Amino acid sequence: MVRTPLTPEERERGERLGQLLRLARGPRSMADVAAEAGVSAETLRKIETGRAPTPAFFTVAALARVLGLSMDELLARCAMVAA
Amino acid sequence: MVRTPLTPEERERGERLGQLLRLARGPRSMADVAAEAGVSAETLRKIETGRAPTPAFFTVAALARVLGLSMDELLARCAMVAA
DNA sequence: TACTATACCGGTATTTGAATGACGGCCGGG
DNA sequence: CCCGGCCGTCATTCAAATACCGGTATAGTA
Repeated sequence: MVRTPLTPEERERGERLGQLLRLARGPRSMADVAAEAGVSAETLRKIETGRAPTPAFFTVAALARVLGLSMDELLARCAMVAA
Repeated sequence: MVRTPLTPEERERGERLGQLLRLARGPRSMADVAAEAGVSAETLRKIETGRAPTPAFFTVAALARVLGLSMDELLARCAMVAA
């Protein structure tokens, strides 16, 4: 085994992360937030919809910064089940 | 351009992140910390040496948890220059 | 009703990198 | 001398990030 495919748990965890980001975005548009965070709108959409379940550390950091979220709190909320 | 190659700034940022993790690990062995975090020793070494400059969010989270580091503080320390 | 614009979604395709494993080498302590 | 720990390199597989397409839903305008 070289690069273990993502487990269902990891995908669920990614979905929760996406939902948290979506919630924090509120009424703002994807394009707006994505541009401010320095990522493409497509990437943000993939993360929010859970199609990119394990985004890069600094990608999440940039989004958290724009959305005014704490990394620790974000992690705690989406890892509560996964541990 | 589809997947912009990592910029030198991003690589430097990754190196700082690695140095911080290395520092926090202290006298503990790589294999020990890696096992506890649920990643391979090779992966931990790559991150510490900066050869994996943009690790996954949950990978960093697992290491931070084992090393007793705050995600926000970790981010602040390695992003001070890159902004 | 029809036209237009915005915002989001699903799928597809592409490139680059993360994550892992394996082998060999180097160094310091038992 | 050997063993633990770390490093470098090579090879492999899967996913992140990006872009483009068409589709849907909603709101505004005429």
